[in-house]
Amino acid sequence: MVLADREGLESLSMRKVAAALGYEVMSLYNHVANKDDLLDEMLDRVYAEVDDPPANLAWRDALRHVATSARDELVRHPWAGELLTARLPGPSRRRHMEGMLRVLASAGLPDDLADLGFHALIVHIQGFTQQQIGFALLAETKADEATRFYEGLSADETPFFVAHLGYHVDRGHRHDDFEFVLDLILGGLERAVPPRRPRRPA
Amino acid sequence: MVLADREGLESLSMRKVAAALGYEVMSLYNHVANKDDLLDEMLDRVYAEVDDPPANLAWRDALRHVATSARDELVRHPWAGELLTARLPGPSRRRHMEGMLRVLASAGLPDDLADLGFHALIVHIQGFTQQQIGFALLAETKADEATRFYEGLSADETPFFVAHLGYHVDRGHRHDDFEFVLDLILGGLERAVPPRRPRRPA
DNA sequence: GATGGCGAACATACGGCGTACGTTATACGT
DNA sequence: ACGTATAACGTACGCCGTATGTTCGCCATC
Repeated sequence: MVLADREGLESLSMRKVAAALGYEVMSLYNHVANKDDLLDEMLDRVYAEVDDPPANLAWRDALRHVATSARDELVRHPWAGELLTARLPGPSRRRHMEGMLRVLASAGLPDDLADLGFHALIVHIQGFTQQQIGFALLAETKADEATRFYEGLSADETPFFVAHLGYHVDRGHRHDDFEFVLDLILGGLERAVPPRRPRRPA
Repeated sequence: MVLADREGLESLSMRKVAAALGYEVMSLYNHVANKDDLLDEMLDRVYAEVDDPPANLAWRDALRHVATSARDELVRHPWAGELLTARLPGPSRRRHMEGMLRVLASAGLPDDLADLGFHALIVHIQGFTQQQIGFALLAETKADEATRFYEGLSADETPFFVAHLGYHVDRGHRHDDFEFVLDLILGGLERAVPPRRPRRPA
């Protein structure tokens, strides 16, 4: 994981892992079935660090906490996002999902709305983080190419796109943006909660 | 692209492309700088098929149309989603983005809210589609592994997660789900549009 | 009609990859 | 003391992307 954090996923080879650990390549296969199995294990260890929903918070705040915690871990390990697709969730990731679903159910949402909201949240966490990381990687590891791209853009052809890039340059990808859309989703869900029967009808 | 549609991205090699075209490997390099360049070109051709926002629709409907059109193309070429990260957008994808930004600006949103809404929409389109495709790929190309996974789950440990999988089995990833969250976002943006000064104040 | 240049196809080769397979050495329960 | 399991090692195979050098056929020019 240290190696992947430093050099990226696509340049992570079994040979390099072995070398970094001071062993030969094939020795790794005594501990891991194959490379894909290793990647599964790495991904799940990322989710092992994600907070569970705090029990003392209201459902909306608990979800916000879990979402930002997951976002933080995905940012800390930028390679994790690429592994999320078409992979069965390991134990830690299942625990993470279980926690979100439990909180959603406790919110009093109808079942299908809880499932929909869950998807919306998962997609937001993963998608937004991927976007943010991709942008940072471009600026970092392909700086020359990105500069040439930016200078080659025509404000006549795509004025709004050029203006939007200005937004990125000015503000970067601020954390507020993540939380703004998160609240958009949570707010939409909250509006869908059926009103609770009052204890003392007025 | 036909080859990638059929066999997936990770098994797409320059050798196979050349063989499918009836040439030798190195002849491809007379037409393409390298493999990454080829992938860039493939990705942009996906966006070339995405509809522009229809001029005759209100901003909300126009965005819904663009979003679903993009979703359709990403589903038609399941490999495209994996290429979206850390890649500079080609001409067609820029045109696609320009269209969305133009419509958002026409909605009367404050500038920063238009930029935020744009991110929310892009993340939703890409993220949701990725999720849907990943799920389908699991059920399709790793059916055995998925079955063993499902049977090995304990409803005692993760009851909500198991129940949620039931939701997938019952309904699949319906298109309605995509549009539900889409409307969640669009609705949230609409509420943020400052009220237009009325023509005839009552 | 001859010629020269140029683009496209081709052949060879290199280093790196994941990993199958067989061998060796070390530690430990009996 | 000895058999066995575990983990490290070495070799080898078939893929991969692509650098480099060569060949060949078309076409504009004289």
